[in-house]
Amino acid sequence: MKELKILLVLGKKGALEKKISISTSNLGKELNLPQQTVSRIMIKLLKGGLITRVKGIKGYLVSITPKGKSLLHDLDIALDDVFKPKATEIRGIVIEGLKDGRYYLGLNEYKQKIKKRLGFVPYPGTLNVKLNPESIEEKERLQRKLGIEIEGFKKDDRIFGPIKCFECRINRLKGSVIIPKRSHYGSDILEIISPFELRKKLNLKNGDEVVINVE
Amino acid sequence: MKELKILLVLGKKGALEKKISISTSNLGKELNLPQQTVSRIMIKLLKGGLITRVKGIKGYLVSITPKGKSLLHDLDIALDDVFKPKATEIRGIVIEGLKDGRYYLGLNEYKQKIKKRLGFVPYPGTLNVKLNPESIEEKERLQRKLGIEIEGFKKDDRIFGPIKCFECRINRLKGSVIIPKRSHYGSDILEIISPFELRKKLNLKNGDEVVINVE
DNA sequence: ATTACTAAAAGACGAGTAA
DNA sequence: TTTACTCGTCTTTTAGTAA
Repeated sequence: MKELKILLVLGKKGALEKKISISTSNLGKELNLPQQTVSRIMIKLLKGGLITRVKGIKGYLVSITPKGKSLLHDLDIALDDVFKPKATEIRGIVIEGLKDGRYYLGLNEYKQKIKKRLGFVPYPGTLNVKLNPESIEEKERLQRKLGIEIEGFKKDDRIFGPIKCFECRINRLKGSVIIPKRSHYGSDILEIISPFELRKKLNLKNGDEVVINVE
Repeated sequence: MKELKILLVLGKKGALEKKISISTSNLGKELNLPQQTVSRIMIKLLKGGLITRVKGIKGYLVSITPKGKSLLHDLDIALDDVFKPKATEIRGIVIEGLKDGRYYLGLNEYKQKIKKRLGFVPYPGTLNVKLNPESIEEKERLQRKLGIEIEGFKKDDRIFGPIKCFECRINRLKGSVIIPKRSHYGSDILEIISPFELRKKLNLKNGDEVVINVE
């Protein structure tokens, strides 16, 4: 909480764009916190990669890193969600995927985690949807939103990254949008999983349009 | 941080407007936190007056209190400040005050705290400005913003409340807007303090227009 | 002036578990 | 199924103080 407050004040002072000159004692005065506490928190922010700093003539020259900025931005989006919620509609056409979804979703680790967090065992394969240009922005909104996080794992010296999920309806059928942290696809492709084989259940062929509703 | 996350999720689920049904274990699953932690944090939010709840059929019926809502709202405004900062200009006319500013600012406790936080010893008296209608909204924005907090104190069994301050320029002269948490004035009155007697220094009479720039 | 270490105390965390 | 207590272990806090 104090961490966030300090980051906010730094941002307010312009540390998102430039280096600002600040001393721990001054910042402490401003926030009514002891100098030691500010010092400690700044070190923590530094170690967390949220700010960078160099010694200045009076205190430090501090700026917020992209990571710090994205933390603030994510919070901003989360608050937007709270105060002005809106359902997201995404449209696109079914395309052929790389077939690697079959492999990943076949792994017991992902299967069990998905079962636990989403409440179903996924059909081993993802439905790949190429988004309409106006839906790409909606996907980017999703990427910033808090979703259901499936954490990654290691296996046989390979790293399997974390995935963010959003419950959705695809042509009215329940499923889940999955957004891997490190995707093999471009940002115009959306992957959907479901307990069923979606192509069969919805009678879909490549090129068919689908409508995905999130929330 | 976890506290904030939980409050955000509750808000996202609609707890700002209605009672929502939620169990600590479900919320834990959603946020990938143990049930015990969610339980503990909910109790803390409850004690802090940020949420209310009643036992439901499955878990609790929870809603966010006005205090909780204002915490989220304040954060929203703080983030706005970071991402889209804008200077505030407030206009109004000088009016006669209740003369109680003289008493409060004469108290050693306030004097010393103001000296420490704002860097000057205030002239014992506030300049009272009746705001133009279009400036009242700006004052309300200020009330929600993070300012420099002067904490309250007790003396002789009386309680002297906290004050929020914003450095400002009044007709170009440095001063500070002060917003007591519990004010004796309506929301169309703004109080200004300064190291100087503003009426003399700026040659002001009742009815004169003044321009106040914050930030 | 600065910053940040030490140390003691307070508070948060979450597995175990009762109700 | 629920919720929330206990309690050992970390983490955070901040006065004192050195550099």
